[in-house]
Amino acid sequence: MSRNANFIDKLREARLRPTKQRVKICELLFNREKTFHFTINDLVKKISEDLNEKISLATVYNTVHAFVKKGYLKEIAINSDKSYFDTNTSTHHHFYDEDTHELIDCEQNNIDSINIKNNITGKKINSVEVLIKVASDNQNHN
Amino acid sequence: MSRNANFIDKLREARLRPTKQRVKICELLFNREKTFHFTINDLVKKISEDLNEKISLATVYNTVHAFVKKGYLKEIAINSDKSYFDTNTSTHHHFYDEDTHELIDCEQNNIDSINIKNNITGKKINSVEVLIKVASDNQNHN
DNA sequence: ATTATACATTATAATTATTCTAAACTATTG
DNA sequence: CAATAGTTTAGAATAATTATAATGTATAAT
Repeated sequence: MSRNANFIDKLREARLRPTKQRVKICELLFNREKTFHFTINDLVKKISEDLNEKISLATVYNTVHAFVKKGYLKEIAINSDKSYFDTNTSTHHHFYDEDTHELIDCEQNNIDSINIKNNITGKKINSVEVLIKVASDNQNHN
Repeated sequence: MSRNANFIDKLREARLRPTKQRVKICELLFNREKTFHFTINDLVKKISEDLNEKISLATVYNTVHAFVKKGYLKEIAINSDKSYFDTNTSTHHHFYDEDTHELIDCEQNNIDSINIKNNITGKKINSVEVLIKVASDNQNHN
C-alpha cells in the first residue's frame, strides 16, 4: 500500500487524478529497476498478463500521453509504424535491434560528447540524441 | 528526353523496370538541387499538382519502398505517426525544428565522427544517426 | 515483330495504430 | 453525501499502410 501511496502522490504532484487505472499503470511502469521500453500494445498485453485486469485501450493511450506530457515518460522516434515510450526520461541514446525490434538504452558515456559545429541560426538546441541501428552479424542484407 | 533517359538507366542499374510511373516519380524526386524531405502524402499531392497525373496510392508506396531498398531514398525517423523520406541518401544527421516541425539536413562533417565504445554483442552496427531538436531561443516550454 | 512470361499497376479490401465520441462512472470539493 | 469536473469505457471513426487479385506492360525468347 505504501508503494501505491507514492504513486498517488506522484500523480497528485502532476495534477493528475489518481484513478485506479493510472495507479495500476504506474505500478507496472515505475516499479522496476531497469528502463522499460514499450509500445502501447506491449503495455496493454502486460496489463492483462501481469495484473490480470482489463484497462480499455483508449485509457491506456490517454494515460500514457498524460504521462508523457507531465514528463513521467518519454516518447522515442524510431523508423517504425508504432510509437515507443521509455521510462528513462533523461537525455540518452538508443540501440535499435532491427531483428527483434527491441530498443536498448545506450548510456550517454558510451558515446563521446557530440559537438555540433554549426547550429541553425536563432535556435537553441534542446536535445541531441543518437539512434544506433544494429542487426545480427550474419544477417542477409541485399 | 535525355533527363528521362538518365532515370531509365538509373532504374535499370538497380534492376527496377523503368515503368512510366517510376520514371515520373524519379523526375519529381531527383530533378532538384536541394534535399527533399517528404511523406507519401506529400508525394501523392505533388504528383497530382505538378504532373497533373494520377498514380495509384499503392504504386506510390511500392515505388518509394523499392527506391529505399535500392538506396535511392532514405527513410528517416522523426514522428512515429508517419514515415518521412529523404532524397539525401548519404549518412547524415538532422535538425528538427520543434517550432515549425521542419526537418533540416545536418551534414556529417558538422559533427565529429561518433564512436560507440560498447556495441551490443553479436550485432553489427547498420547506422548511427543523430537527431538534434532545436527551438526558438525565447520559446516557452512547459 | 510477336508472343510468352515475369513483373507492375491498379482499385479496392483489409489491417493496424491511433483518436474521437458520448454515455456511464468516480475522485474531489463543498 | 450531493454537485461537478474530470475519467473511463466500448465502440465508431480516421489515418497510414499493406494485401489481393485482376488487368496491364516491359523484357526476353522465339
